[in-house]
Amino acid sequence: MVTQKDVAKLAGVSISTVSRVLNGSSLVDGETKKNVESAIKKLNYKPNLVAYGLRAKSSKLIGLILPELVHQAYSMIAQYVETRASDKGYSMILGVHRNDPECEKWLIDDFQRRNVDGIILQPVHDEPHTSANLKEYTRVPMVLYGQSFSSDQMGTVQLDNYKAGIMAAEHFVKLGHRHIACTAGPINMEYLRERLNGFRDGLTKHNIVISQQDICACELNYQVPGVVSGQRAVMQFLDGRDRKDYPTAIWAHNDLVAVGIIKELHQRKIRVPEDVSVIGMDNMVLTDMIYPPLTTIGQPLEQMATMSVDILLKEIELKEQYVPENIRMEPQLIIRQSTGKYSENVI
Amino acid sequence: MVTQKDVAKLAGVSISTVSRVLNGSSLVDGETKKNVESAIKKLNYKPNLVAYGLRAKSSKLIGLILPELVHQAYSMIAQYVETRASDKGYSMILGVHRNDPECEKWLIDDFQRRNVDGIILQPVHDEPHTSANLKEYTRVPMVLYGQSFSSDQMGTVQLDNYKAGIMAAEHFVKLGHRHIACTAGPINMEYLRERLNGFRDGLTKHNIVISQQDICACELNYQVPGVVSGQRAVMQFLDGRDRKDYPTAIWAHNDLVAVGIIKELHQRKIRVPEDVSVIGMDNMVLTDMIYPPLTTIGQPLEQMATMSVDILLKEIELKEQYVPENIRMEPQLIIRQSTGKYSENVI
DNA sequence: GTGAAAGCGCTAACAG
DNA sequence: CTGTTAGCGCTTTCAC
Repeated sequence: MVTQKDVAKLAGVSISTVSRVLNGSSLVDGETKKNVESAIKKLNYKPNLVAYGLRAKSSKLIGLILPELVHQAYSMIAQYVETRASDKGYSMILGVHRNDPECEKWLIDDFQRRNVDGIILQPVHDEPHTSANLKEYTRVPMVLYGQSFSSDQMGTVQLDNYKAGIMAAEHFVKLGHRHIACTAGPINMEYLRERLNGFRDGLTKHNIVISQQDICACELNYQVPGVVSGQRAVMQFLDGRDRKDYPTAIWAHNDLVAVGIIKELHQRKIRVPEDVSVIGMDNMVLTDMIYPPLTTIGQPLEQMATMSVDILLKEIELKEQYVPENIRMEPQLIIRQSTGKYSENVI
Repeated sequence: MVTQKDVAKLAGVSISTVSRVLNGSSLVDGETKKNVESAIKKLNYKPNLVAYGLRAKSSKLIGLILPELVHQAYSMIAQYVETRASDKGYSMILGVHRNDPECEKWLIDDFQRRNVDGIILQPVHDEPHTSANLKEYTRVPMVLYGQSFSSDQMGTVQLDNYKAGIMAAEHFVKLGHRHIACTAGPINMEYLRERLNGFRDGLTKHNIVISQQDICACELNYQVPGVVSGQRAVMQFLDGRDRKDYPTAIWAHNDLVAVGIIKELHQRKIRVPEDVSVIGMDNMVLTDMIYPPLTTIGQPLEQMATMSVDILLKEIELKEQYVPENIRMEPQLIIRQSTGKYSENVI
């Protein structure tokens, strides 16, 4: 490894001078500056970031902690965050907590011990730990991503999940549907509750009530794939009912579940969208590949990721002065072919 | 930040003693040890890894560099590497080079300046840079992932792509197909050439030759989605031919392309697998969600990722003594419903 | 303008 | 067994 020392020796100056030209410090003689620079080039010297960080109390490193990477929504975030961070001169250290609070804590800890300048965290969602809770063992700037709570202690970036529910509801209503069902996912997740609330409220506004039996609180653990949850949901909605009592529209709380729903409906010779309309959630690339292409609600992932980085950097820069922002991004309805007009005589 | 100094003061010992109990150094008096430990607990002291790394010349950090994260094969790798590294006491810094050689170089550099203990790299594939080439600006242990070249300078882990080609060919032959086509992807990528060679050889063994017109060298840039490439391939194979001259079996060089092929075939009222059999490549989760579920060839991603980490750690440990291993993993044929027996009278 | 010296938090050699 | 000292590579006073 070539160090400042080597450069200094070659240039015939002191170490601190080298440091000065490196940091573009004022007042270095033009001649010495040139000397040093040519020595740097000749030796191909690159400042060591660890030593820099130890001294300067800034590592130019941010940490990203995600539940996992398999779902596309997560891996996209990871990529977008890396890209943005990189653009801003930061590197990214990545951790995956697999929804295990212990692991999450461990990662936060590890990152701090590595002197990260800040952390972007999508918290485990089983435990509804508050931001205050988190703040307890976090002493670096932090941005909370994708969870449905606001905080006056740190920045947060999330989707407007309530709005997503409204959008799904309105789309169904506009198409003339009256008997509408949905999957809710695990109700202990705040953001899923919000979506459900939005959905419900959106329907209520048009005097449609959604019965308890038409809400499938499918579990979401990593053992049960989303597709299977979708198939199960269809069982709940259809089994033991007369055909005329089938819902004609179903909103799934994510695209994988929607795919499962469509799959199961097909198997039962129920057509999508002629007999039943389906809306998904997330706008994964696969939604455009299945038959029929899925109407779904997209999250502006790139913006959200970019925003998270920007907020974090602001937080890093402003320190105590930073006034926490709680950003909620607009979801977007993407209409494809899994939704259609309600027609009475079909079912 | 609480440091060793604080612990030392509270425990009434010297800094080095604290360091000793931390590192489980031999010969520390039982009593002092207990003192120090309780002080550590009381202050909730956590050793700073940056300072440790600067001194000990080991950061317990590895770097992972991937082309991108959007394709599932990549994000899975990232997750598996993180998990394995974490299990082994390492953290992971992640970079994405988007197939830009400049960016790749920059990342390697940045990681080294951060004193990573080693790097796992999936190189950009446009430029056929050799491992020697890479070695030039890399002075930490490195494992090459997923590229089809061996190296006597560093470890490599890759799929046996030739074998994958053989497998696809044999499956088609076994089903009775004679007129067989495939997509080859960009031919400047060695691993894709290998797949094609395997495919060709597998067919040749059964006296089947694949004509140039039945090989679609679709481009793979990030502008053209795989699905579109697949649709284009179908055009090449079918347009301007008599129906009886259609190939009855197509191997796609990845699942997305396969999906595009199936989509286009459906649009032309050609049935899969009754009229045309399709095999994909990669075994992405979506393969089980489309209709018909896709027969494909899977890579043992978890094993490959785990192996990469293990090799890298071995390389880190053994240093100069490490004898580079070039691992080739077996692909696996996953038979679903997009392939069927050839029957003459169908088309 | 530039060098010498101190120190970031930690480990390791050397004395005692 | 334990404290003192030096030093990892860098920045930053403080003198000159």
